[in-house]
Amino acid sequence: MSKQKPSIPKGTRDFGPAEMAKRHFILDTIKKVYQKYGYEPVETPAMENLSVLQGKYGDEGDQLLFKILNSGDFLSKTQEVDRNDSKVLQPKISEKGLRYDLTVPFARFVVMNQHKLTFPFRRYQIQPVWRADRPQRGRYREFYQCDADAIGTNSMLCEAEIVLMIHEVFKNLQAKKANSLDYAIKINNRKILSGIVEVLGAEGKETDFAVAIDKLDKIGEEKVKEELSERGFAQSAIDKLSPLFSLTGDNYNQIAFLKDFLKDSEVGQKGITELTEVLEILESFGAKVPQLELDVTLARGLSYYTGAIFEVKPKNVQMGSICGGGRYDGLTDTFGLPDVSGVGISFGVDRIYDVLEELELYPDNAESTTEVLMVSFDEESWKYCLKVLHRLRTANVKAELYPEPVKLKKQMKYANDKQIPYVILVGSEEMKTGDLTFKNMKEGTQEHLNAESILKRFLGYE
RNA sequence: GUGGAUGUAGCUCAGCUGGUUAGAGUAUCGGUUUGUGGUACCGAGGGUCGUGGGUUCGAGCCCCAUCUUCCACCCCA
Repeated sequence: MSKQKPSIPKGTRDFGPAEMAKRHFILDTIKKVYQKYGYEPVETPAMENLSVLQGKYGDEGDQLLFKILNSGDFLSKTQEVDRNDSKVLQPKISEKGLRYDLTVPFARFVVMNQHKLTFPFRRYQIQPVWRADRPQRGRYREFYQCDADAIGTNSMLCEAEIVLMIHEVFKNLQAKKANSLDYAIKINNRKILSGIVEVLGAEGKETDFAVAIDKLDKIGEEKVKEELSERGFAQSAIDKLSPLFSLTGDNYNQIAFLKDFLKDSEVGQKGITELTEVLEILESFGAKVPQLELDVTLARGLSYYTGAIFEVKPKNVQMGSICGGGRYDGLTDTFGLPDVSGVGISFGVDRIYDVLEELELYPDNAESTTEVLMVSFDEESWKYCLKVLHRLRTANVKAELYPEPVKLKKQMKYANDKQIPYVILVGSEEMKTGDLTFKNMKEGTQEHLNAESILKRFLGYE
């Protein structure tokens, strides 16, 4: 048998214990907040039928779906002519795909389980998703999303609570550290964007408008205008748009301007009403969220959003959005359940990981697990350790015994490398007197205590 | 999917216009120290130079292909 060099697919990664400790810290932080706001956990399969996934994310999204080849002799079900055109061949040889996000599978879940669920239904879901994208910084082919969605209510309370949850998650992620993540919670509303397009007299070109305007902070006003022109917007319409580029002032000032700008658009006014309501509810909460910014140029690519849209953008780290979401009205309708509106957000764990890494925002203890290592000198003391070890564990102390009584140096180095804070040494002396050598690795100090006293140390009685 | 860069020891990187046996730091292992880790000193092991072809008397270096990672575009968490 020939040896092969092992490898993993492009854009995927392994996570060792050090990475997992940090990932769990992020996951736990998000999970706690979701639970506090009444969201319940749900999981769905890694793969979905392609009919569920296709057509929900726009053309770009469809191209990025990972498709699964049918099992067995899949070619036997095709005709010779099919094989000349991959578009014809693909649906005949592939019926399943890996999920692209958690929102669409959730909509499918809601429709299939509608009679078991109590609406409005709030669920959170933390699972990997896959995209056949070209990997680069902050972009992977397999990554985790942490979604929370509320479905079956039109209330703007959900939008307001989403803002509060985002705020709380990022506050908790950087507790007690000197550095800090500077970020903006950008909010906008698809209805406002539709209203703008309507006022410009370019109905039907919402998507073109969204794609172009979304690039404002990246390529600047002039380039956006060029792109709009290329996408078929009249010069008069583009001129009309100009004041929007220089919108300043706080959220309420911008709303006042939009109210006037969109005075002839019914859908635009609806968007403003929704947005205003979100801000008012936040005020009634008595919550201060200084990171919240109205941004009329925020558009987002996913095609299913119909109302509020959110995006969290780090300001002092170079990274794309680390959290995004919005309200969608028609998603369950595509699966046969009309008139059910949902709204949700998704945290991108892998990008948040990279951001926290760069800013060194992890708590110091995020890596250590074992609290105490037992070290023995020979067979006899090794056996003696077992009893003490068992007592420590019974008292819920995270403890381990070096599995063989090898050279002390080796055992001590193990404790040091794993950053285990305490070591208990047991040799003939200790067994004779019952006073074990208890060493503090950080201070380098040690004292002689019996097992009972050591236990009390860990339980905090002494 | 389009364009550009990259790949040498586990890791970070040297390696001249192609020339003998490919180097360093760090990590690992052993020793100085047979009841004590983190510092210091000494020593050892570890590379078919991403992979496959080609040019050449001779390739880590030149050419082609392919893969990985990274950067930009597209889009996105």
